[in-house]
Amino acid sequence: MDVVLVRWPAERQRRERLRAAGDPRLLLLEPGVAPPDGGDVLEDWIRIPADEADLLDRLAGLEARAATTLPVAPVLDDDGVLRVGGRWVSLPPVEARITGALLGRLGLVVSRDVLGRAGWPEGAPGRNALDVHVLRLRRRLSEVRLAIRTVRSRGYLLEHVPGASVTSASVRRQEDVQQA
Amino acid sequence: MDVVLVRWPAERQRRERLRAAGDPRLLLLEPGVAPPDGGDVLEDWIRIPADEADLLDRLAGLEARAATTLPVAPVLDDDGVLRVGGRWVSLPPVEARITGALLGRLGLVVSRDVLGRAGWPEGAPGRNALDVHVLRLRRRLSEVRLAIRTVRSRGYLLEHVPGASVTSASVRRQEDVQQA
DNA sequence: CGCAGGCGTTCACGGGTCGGAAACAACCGG
DNA sequence: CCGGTTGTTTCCGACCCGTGAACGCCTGCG
Repeated sequence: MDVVLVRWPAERQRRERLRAAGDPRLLLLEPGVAPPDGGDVLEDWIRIPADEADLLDRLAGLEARAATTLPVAPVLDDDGVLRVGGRWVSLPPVEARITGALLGRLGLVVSRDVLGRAGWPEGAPGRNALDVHVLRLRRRLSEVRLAIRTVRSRGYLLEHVPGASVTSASVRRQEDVQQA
Repeated sequence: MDVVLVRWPAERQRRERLRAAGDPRLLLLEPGVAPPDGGDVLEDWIRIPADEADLLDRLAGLEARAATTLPVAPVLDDDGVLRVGGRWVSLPPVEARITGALLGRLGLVVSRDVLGRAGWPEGAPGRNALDVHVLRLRRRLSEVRLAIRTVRSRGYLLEHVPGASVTSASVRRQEDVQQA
């Protein structure tokens, strides 16, 4: 999760949007202005001009806090880790990219075509590859209570699963199981 | 829980005691000195001289965080003793430094590269050294209910182990570790 | 109505890569 | 001298990811 830099008070509206979206942000305070009312652990501020080191320190602190708060909306970070509701899974590169595309349109249909380009920006392999990755992705995402629904001849759609938890045994990959 | 004001670097030892005790604290930085390595959500800093309002704002933020995070944040002191939730382990030098890096980004992925530089500031030995130390670290940390999770090809990630007590022998396989 | 084909799901498998773990040797301080 | 720490080598297993193929469901056409 990236921390966003926001000028204060110049970019007041932007700050509101970020706060509503639950994104962590660092306010860059113009000299003389007071820090705004806080109460949000995902917000911090620093007076400018400031040392590079100070700024990096504040950023690191914010990022760490952001990681420990429980995102109710799914968040995919740059390391292929998908967090949602206190749970997380790590996704391999191809599946992380596909997930990113689905996440960008959470609850909406994403065509196979778009998913293919997301997963393989340099050009897709065989036609079946996407199907197989969707299968694998389904198993992984079930651990964080997300599901990929099929919309026939249209594409796929990512949504939350209300139900109870899923045991790790029921989603174990059969490629591991069949070693015999 | 009251936030304690600590002069930095003048009261360095006092800060260590507070950190070990898990008390929230606000460092008052002398002009020109860099903020100390953080990674502790119960610590914040401010440069002095500072506005009264700024200081109060920082205090309020810390207090709010202390109220929500007080359930035992892991603390690593300069003697290589790691405390968490009433338990503790002593870590040898190399592993203490690696742990420090992981702790600074608790819950976030830390690359092997960064961990290597943390463990061996003077230059890393062979490539496998890190693997072995991670293995040893896993066994030690399991006694204080912390776990190092692998994020393949990306790095490692430190997190709390939710469940009941863990014996040092039960370092479980990766695929079982993903919590249900 | 019945069936062929489209479409999607699932399984099996193989090659390549990466991390885990044991065993061993060197080292250090008490 | 001994136990704990550290580094290396080496082998094994797990994971990633593409392919081929079998199967099932739905649709539309004859």
